Amino acid sequence: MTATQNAPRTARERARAELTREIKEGARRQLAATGADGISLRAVARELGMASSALYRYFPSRDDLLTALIIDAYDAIGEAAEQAIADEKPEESWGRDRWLAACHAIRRWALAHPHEYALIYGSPVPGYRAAGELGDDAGAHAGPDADALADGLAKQAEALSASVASPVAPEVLVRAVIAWTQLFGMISWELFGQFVGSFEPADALFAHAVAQLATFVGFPL
Amino acid sequence: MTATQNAPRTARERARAELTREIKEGARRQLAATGADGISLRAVARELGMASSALYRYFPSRDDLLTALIIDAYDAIGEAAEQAIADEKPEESWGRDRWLAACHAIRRWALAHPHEYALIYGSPVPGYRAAGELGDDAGAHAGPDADALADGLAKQAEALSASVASPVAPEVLVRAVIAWTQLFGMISWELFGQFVGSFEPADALFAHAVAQLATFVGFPL
DNA sequence: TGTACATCAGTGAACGCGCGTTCACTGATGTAC
DNA sequence: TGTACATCAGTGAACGCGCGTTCACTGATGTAC
Repeated sequence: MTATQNAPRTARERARAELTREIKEGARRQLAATGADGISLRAVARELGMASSALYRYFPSRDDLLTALIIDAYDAIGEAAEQAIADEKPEESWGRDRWLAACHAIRRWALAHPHEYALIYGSPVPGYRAAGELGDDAGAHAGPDADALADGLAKQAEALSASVASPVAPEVLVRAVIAWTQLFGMISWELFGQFVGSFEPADALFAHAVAQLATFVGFPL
Repeated sequence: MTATQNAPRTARERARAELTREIKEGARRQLAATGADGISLRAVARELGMASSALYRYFPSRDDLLTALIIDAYDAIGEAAEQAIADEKPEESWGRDRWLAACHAIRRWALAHPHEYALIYGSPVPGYRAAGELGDDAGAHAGPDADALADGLAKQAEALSASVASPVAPEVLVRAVIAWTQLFGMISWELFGQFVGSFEPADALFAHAVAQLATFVGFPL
């Protein structure tokens, strides 16, 4: 498992790495053109000018190709966010700046790769598990102290906090999770066309909202 | 176009209304089982025990059937929200209560009909229009006054406000839109499986978040 | 109330299509000696 | 460096499948007189 072993050495290995990449690119173009369900091995093969059966030398089935695309998308969006954070020089920036930079980087990636974004944050493929009975709605119209955590919520937050590298206070964690969902919610909303006719382009609205979220999470102005 | 003309009168009309309903129900079951792309006229016909060609007497094509499902879903989620608001007696409830009731009703409907929710708020069918060049990110790291609206945003809000029945202040409108996107973002997040392993069931987190949103929108405690 | 004709619902066979996957094969690349 | 054999990449034909949609048809329901 040394680095030299991972790097392609022979012509064969080089060609294989190259073609694997090209197949995924072709599949990504298919994804953009016709959606996840439209990705077909035969069409990808056609685009690459090879027999459809040849793809089976690279991916054992259509599903494996799709899985590879999903993994790549996760990697790419994560890298975009990390890069944006890294670009904010630690000595000169605050947490708030890094938060904002990451939010905008994520949105930028999503807008640049809408179909890959949909692949990971859009509606999932069938097989949804109904998560049992809906659970009662108790606590829904919770009392006036809006920032105090309900019992169940506090327990969940503590459990999650304990399982994380550097534990944080449950209140902070809950706020972070809320911000996270709302960040992706807003991006999805924009991407999937719900803003059409009102706030479009949504750049300004997005900037405004993430600034609010930054304050909400606890980054001072 | 009188009411009597709309109601089915003859046996034929009655049967037609009935079967139209059954076809849509069959399609909805298909939707739940295999996703939007899995809906096939043939399978629906099979389930109903009739020839696939018979469906063409009711829907001119597969797409029209899908469209009918989408319209029904919009109607249903809207009705759920309206019903919840109506159930809060005006004399005894504040705007905040009605807001919370509507949020929870929408979530409840979404959890009860996940695939129909995905149909309207999930990733759209291909044909995404890239909305031109991404627009610059100016205003992203906007100045410290987080609640003041940037120029462009204020203009959009004013335009939208003017086009609405009872105009509201731009600041309020922007907050409402943000709350709206974050509400649906959170529901989608939960539904599409992103909470698995952390905050699940998400009842408490949801209740907490919408309470925060209520305050954010401007409903006093 | 009864008859003649028009409208409509449902049938079943057929069309052409694109798909995922398998298989026996040929030829090129890599490896051991 | 050269040869013999093993491994791998890519081919093209074939399989069975389910799909959307069309069409000529039969029989039932509705309507005008």
